[in-house]
Amino acid sequence: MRRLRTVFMGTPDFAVPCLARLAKISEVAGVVTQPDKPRGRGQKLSPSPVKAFAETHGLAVYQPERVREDAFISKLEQIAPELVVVVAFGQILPQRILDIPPLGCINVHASLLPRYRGAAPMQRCLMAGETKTGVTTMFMDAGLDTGDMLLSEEVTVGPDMTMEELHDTLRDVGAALLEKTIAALIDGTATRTKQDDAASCYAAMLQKETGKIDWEKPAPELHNLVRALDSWPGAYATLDEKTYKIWRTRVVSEAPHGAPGEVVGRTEAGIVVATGRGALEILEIQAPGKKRMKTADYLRGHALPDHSFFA
RNA sequence: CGCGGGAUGGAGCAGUUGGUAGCUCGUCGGGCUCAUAACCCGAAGGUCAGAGGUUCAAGUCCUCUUCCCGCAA
Repeated sequence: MRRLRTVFMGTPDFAVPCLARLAKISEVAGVVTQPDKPRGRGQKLSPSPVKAFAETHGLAVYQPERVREDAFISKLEQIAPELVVVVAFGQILPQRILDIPPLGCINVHASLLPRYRGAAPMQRCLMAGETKTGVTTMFMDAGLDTGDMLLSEEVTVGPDMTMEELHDTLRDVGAALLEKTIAALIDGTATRTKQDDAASCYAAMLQKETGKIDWEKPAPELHNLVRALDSWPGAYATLDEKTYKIWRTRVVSEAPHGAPGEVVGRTEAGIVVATGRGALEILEIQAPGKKRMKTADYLRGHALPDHSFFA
């Protein structure tokens, strides 16, 4: 059977399994990813995970600064893919590119569209305390995640699920769904469903400040923030002029009253802080210059005066 | 060479102007208790990240290396 000629566009870790699947079921004529950027501590230039994968598998890599440049568009025309697959690429594709592949450009998105369109669907979903989410494949159009949907798969979100766990789950679900979607496209059984714009919502990109804990908010909301921002950028709070990252928490139903941010108790596992409504037990914490550790470990070497205040 | 913090018994930390390496917890042995993040007694466990240097003497001062973390991305 003749293999489909495809181009893959993606950047982070999340996209890698999709590329791996695509390489199995089609001829990947090109991999497009973001240019190497200074990352990490030494400002060292480092390749994206997708680039690293592509190189070790002998796939041609393209890293246009902007895909809308004429040079890149003509390059893509020359490659002439039948289908373009986009997964967490990081650049918006202009109509000129969308028109190139005869089968269209399809996208794997980490939410149940039309919910959570945009850059940070998984984090925003956890922040909102959703109990389910999923992955959707769709035909891309000029809007941001607004194209007609192909397939979707639902995933249950537990009350304590972290971003890292959800990410890994959806990453694998997404790769499997991509394969199903392409199979359906090839044998002509694929169906398009329009998105209901009225039911949509937008998952805005995260900022560093997104992680700042506002102790006036209810404990469950803060707990959701903490688990949503696990891995990056992390929720943080200030104690005694120093910034601490809060990595793992638990909502405490019965706790002594206190002003928001006040340390009102200590348990075997951690410290209990009062919030706007209810209390939050900090189970895992990271002090400046230190690595993340269980709060109990932290307390072995650090005194925490009673009635300390987080800000 | 972007800026900065750090590496000390299993874990988290302290270690003052260089002078026998400490604390909390854990572990092991024994005791006590209706019970509590229990308590009491005793013990094991560290070539202080690695290499070199200064010194009568270096965890502590100097140089280099490796690894970890925050900022920035």
